[in-house]
Amino acid sequence: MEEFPSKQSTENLDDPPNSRLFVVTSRSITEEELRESFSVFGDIQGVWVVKDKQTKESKGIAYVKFSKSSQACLAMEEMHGKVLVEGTKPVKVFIAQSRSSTRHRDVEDEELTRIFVMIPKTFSEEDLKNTFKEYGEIEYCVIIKNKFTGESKGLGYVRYYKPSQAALAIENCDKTYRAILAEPRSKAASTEDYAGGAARVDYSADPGNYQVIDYRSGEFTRCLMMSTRAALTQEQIFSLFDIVPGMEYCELQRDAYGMTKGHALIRYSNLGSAVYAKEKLNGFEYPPGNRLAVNFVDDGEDRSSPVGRMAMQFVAAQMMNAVWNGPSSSQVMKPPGFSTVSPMPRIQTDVSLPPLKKLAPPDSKAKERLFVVFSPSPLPLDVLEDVFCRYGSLIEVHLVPGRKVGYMKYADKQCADDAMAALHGRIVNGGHLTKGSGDCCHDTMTP
DNA sequence: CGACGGGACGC
DNA sequence: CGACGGGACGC
Repeated sequence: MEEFPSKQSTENLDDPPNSRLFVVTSRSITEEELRESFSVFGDIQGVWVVKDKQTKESKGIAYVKFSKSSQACLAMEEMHGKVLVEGTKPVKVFIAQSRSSTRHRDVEDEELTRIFVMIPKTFSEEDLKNTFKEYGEIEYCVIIKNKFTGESKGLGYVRYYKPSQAALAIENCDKTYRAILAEPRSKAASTEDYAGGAARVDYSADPGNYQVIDYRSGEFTRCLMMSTRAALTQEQIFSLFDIVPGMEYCELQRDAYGMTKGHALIRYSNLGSAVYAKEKLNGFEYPPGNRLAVNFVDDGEDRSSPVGRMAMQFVAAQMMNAVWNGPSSSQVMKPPGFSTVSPMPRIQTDVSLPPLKKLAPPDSKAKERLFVVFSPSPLPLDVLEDVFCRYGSLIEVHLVPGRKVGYMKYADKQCADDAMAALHGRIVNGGHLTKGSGDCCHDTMTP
């Protein structure tokens, strides 16, 4: 209550987040005593003892605002349970609930010790740990991976032991990591015994042993259901799903009047082909602008036996791997009797495309960016990546959501120029590509 | 017409 | 149990 700079008093109490303490203390404690006790932990922007409106007596509650969350957290960690003045009860110290929040639960350490970060896809959990250990001892790190391929999604969690460590990481790590506090995993608030005194949440279990492949769900079958809003002919659907060998059945569903319902049922002779077709065609735009939805449907086969299920999912996982990493990486461990998948002719264009080239590492510095206009509608990301990577050094394809434009990030200017020269004005899968010209193509990006 | 992002964990 | 004030930027 003292000098909260006037503007901050109502709006910036939570700025930055988690920089304000809620202190439960003796009714006899004064603002000055609080300030003195807490000021060693950082810059105090204000101390406010809540008092009864009429009697003006302290209600034994106070708020202490720091300029940084790490300072508030450190103060909480150090002061919780301490006796401030001889003969008074020990204080309880929490991060204050944000003013806009309606809930009245204490903010638990659980919610303050885990951060969520964006990292290069090349990062291992070891890399992640090494990067973030400078802010405090890490309980564990996890990288979010594709369940089937094990490929990193470029996102990770880092759990510290103390809130102040997580806060320091968020405040001081490189901005490109976009570190924020992670939302608690389960909404079910762990009913940790939080009885008075200095008892805080104790994290000791869980070394972080995560399984990559989900063997439990029985979601894979040889049958697919395709849904579309655009009217497609039987022949078109057949062509689409003929991208892999083994199609046994393909039929557009019709109602009693022979009208199409926008669904087609497709069955393959083997699970792998179904998995591949599902992965490649689900979300595919055909014709451009019309997203197909493709999902597994029950094929009536018995998947209840654990062995059979394992086998099926193993095959599915291998297929996924092939889909994502290309045929070269799928040479290993091909199950017997499993038909080879032919590459999908999914790109039709008037350009003579050079062979595929590897993408530049995701954390590469962008030297050039192409601005691309799509007409009539944007092509799917995987198609764009396939086309635009062929000139080398492509880092990333970015589509502007809800618009018909996108950006192609390149690590090398010459490659970008080559791509522009080759692709400007060309037709890919029925749609036009128009590249912007002039200055707009020469922005330098900050990574 | 067509201009600047992205983010979530096995129950 | 223990949760949110007093006073008034500067145009």
